[in-house]
Amino acid sequence: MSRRERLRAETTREITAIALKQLATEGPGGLSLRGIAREMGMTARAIYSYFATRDELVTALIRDVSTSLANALETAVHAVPAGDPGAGLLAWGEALREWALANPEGFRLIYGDAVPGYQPPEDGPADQAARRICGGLNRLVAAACPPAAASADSARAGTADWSPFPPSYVAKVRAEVPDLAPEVAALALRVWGRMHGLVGLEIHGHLRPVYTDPAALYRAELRELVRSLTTPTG
Amino acid sequence: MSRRERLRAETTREITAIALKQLATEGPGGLSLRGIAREMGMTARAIYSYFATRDELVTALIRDVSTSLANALETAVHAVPAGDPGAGLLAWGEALREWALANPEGFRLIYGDAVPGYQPPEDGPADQAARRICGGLNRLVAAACPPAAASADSARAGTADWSPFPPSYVAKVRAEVPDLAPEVAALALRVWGRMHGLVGLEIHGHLRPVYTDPAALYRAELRELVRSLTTPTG
DNA sequence: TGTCAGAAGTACACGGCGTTTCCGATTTAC
DNA sequence: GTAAATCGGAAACGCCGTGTACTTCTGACA
Repeated sequence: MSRRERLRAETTREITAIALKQLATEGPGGLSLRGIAREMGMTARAIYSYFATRDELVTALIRDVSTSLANALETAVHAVPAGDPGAGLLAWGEALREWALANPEGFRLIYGDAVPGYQPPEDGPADQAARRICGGLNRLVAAACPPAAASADSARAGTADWSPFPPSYVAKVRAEVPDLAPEVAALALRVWGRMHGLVGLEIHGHLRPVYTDPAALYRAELRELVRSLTTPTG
Repeated sequence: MSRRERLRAETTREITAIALKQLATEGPGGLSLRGIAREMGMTARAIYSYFATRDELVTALIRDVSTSLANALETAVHAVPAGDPGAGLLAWGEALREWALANPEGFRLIYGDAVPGYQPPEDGPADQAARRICGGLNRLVAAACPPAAASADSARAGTADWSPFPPSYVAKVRAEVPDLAPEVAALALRVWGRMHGLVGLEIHGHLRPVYTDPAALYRAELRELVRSLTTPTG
């Protein structure tokens, strides 16, 4: 890597770092190329040497932030004994909320629409990280969920085959978890949604005005979730 | 109401209507006083006779949209026989998703951060509607949930008293549902979160890339939710 | 019916934004 | 040592929300 490339990479990193900081301090929508340039002692034009447009910068930010989330989730799961999938799910869920609370602007960037006019590119920027996240959750749900429970669940839900999944997703998921059953994949999506719900409400400020201890509420929901997954429901 | 007042009210309505339309067509962040004024054939400054600031307009929009959501939910519940709380919950949940799909920009306005620099006033604009929404859900959960189930749930969750609820919320909720138990109120929040999760993921575009039939997924989750509420869990 | 306070609305300005065009300076590569 | 590629600055365009100053019109009251 030549000197020029090194400098370029470093400047790129500095730009994204300042962008994330501005997102965190100024709140969503506080992202501005001019603001970044000002903080770097440059003209706004200079940034266009690194990112062709503001959306491209946002795309890079989303990629970075998603990777950070995926790392946090994997770290949390790995810190738990592998033989206890229920504990793994609990750890995953708690890590999701804790990461979101520690990086609210990141959470909004991925799961809300923090940047006004942004349109993500066709192959989503967070695709690679999203695959890691989904893969990890699929593995956990598959391990935690007795086949009977998933089957009973799928019989009720009518989700016993891969047909509702886009082929690209099926390929990705099966590459990560080869023997995954479609009903478990569908169940994992619902588990994801269940965790996402309370975290999203809390991050967007709709929970604290009505409940002062969101952590307890979330923990209760997680425990109930794991219990319902690991207990055959008949 | 004098002629002047009538004209004023009509212009106010026209402003909010165009604002909502712009939000829907231009996407979040497409809201601009200048754009509204242009469409009305006025100067941007003219709008300041009706809304002192852009945030005030957004506040009015949020109030209108929240009212619309509350209406949709209440209508859906009233269309179901009162004696079947499970069916009421299903209807409520389906109505939530359907309203969100029909008014994605409204959903983002309330539950995401659709408008960049907006800071809601201390007494939230959607407060009145939020009270109706929470009240309705609390009623449904209370009716659907056998006391034993709620108690067992609260024993696990440690939510057997009103202490984690802000006093203002307790007052509002008890005014709507006088004999509500705190464990049911907490459970209702979790139910809310559970519904919100999948809907939020879908509205923000995270579900369709991985599952082509979000309606079925959501229905399965709703059914399982109602089943777990109405079935004592021991 | 005439008058006049106040409301509605315009013209213009300010600073900030993303983005573009043009151009000078610096560094790399042959 | 020179040619090419890259980096970055100055200024401009057309947006945006908002403030000031001024005109026009309306409606209530004498």
